[in-house]
Amino acid sequence: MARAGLTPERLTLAGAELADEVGFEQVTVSALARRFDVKVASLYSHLKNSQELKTRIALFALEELADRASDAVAGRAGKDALAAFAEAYRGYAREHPGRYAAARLRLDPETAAASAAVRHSQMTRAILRGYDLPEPDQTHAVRMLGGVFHGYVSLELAGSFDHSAPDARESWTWIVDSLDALLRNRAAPHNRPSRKPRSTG
Amino acid sequence: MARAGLTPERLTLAGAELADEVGFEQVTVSALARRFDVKVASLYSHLKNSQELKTRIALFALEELADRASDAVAGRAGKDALAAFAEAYRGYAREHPGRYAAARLRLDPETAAASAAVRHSQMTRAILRGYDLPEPDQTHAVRMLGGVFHGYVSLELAGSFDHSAPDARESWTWIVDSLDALLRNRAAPHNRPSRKPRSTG
DNA sequence: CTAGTTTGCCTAAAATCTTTAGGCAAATAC
DNA sequence: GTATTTGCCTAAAGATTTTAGGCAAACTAG
Repeated sequence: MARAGLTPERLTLAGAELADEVGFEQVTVSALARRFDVKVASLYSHLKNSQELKTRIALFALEELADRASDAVAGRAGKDALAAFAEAYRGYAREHPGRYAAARLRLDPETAAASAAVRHSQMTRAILRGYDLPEPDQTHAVRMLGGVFHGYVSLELAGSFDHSAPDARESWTWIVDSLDALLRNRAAPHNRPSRKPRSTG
Repeated sequence: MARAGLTPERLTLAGAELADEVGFEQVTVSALARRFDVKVASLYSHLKNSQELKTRIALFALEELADRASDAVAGRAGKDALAAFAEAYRGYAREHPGRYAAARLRLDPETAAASAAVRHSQMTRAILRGYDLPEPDQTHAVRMLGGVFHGYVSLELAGSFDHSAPDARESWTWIVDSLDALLRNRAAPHNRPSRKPRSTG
């Protein structure tokens, strides 16, 4: 009987494709075995368990998304970079909803620390460099951007904005514009102190 | 043999409690049956299937969260209202992570339309009234707020901000402040037009 | 208070998924 | 060409979901 040529990598990629087709939740070891036309138990030579499959898909998606965002941001700064980054994010989620969902899987701290997740926050920080925020604020901004991008995209994917005007892309543009303005404001508090007016100089 | 007194309502509440204890993903009909010390099949007299259980928990959580947000916002306006709303959201997610996760379950359109989800967007719109945004912008803002709140809270719950300064609550305050400023800017473009300087009057 | 009806939880069983153990044959290595 | 390793297999057990049918407890009459 000819061998199927299974490897962890091929299984991961096929799992990612399956996720895009049927949803990340529906990715099971059984479904993957059917896709390769082998018996389920065979996959356990290549994967420790079902959790490892999901984790591998998540890591793969994080990497792919980071590559894409990295390409998008290359050579840009300020609002241009922000918009490109945001667009890479949204585009990936729309093209690969299953992989995007996978990228949101909760990883245990060590795995996360060794994953492309760190590239994501590094990129966010790089973009913020163009806005010249003082340090506690920069971290707040990293978290806010992570939150908005993830949150908005996830609401859009859930179909929350279907069947209602204006369409999701217009809102996305408006939000990116607004965030840019917000960050510029935070950077240069020349005449509108929005926090405690203490320690001004 | 004494009866357990199962009802859809009691099952839903117990399911919500279970979700907070072990995570919404881990809420199964079997686990719930064990909790009531009855056989699994017994639950199927009260629930159509596993999906219905999850949907009921989701609807319950949406309602509970809407009540809480509604109380928090009552009698407030402008930034006060925004901050109270945000705090209600974040507090609920922290106290009831399982229920919060349930509230994020994707509902089919009809179910969603008949759920407390509509109260959520109504409240958001009510808060935005204090900022006096023109119409396409108001919808964009509703979506942005939904996105930020959901996204940030979900990152915080995932533990993304653990073990790093500043703590999550500081960032939350900063974000709410920033959003308030952003919305005020969008409302009154008196001398800083951040969009196309066309159709100014 | 007893007879009839409804209701609630039960046993039984099938389908699917996860996971482990052990076997045989194909690929690889002298 | 034999020996070893590797890859996919069969078999089997445990868990979850869901359906079908049964028996007894709880209402509803007279």
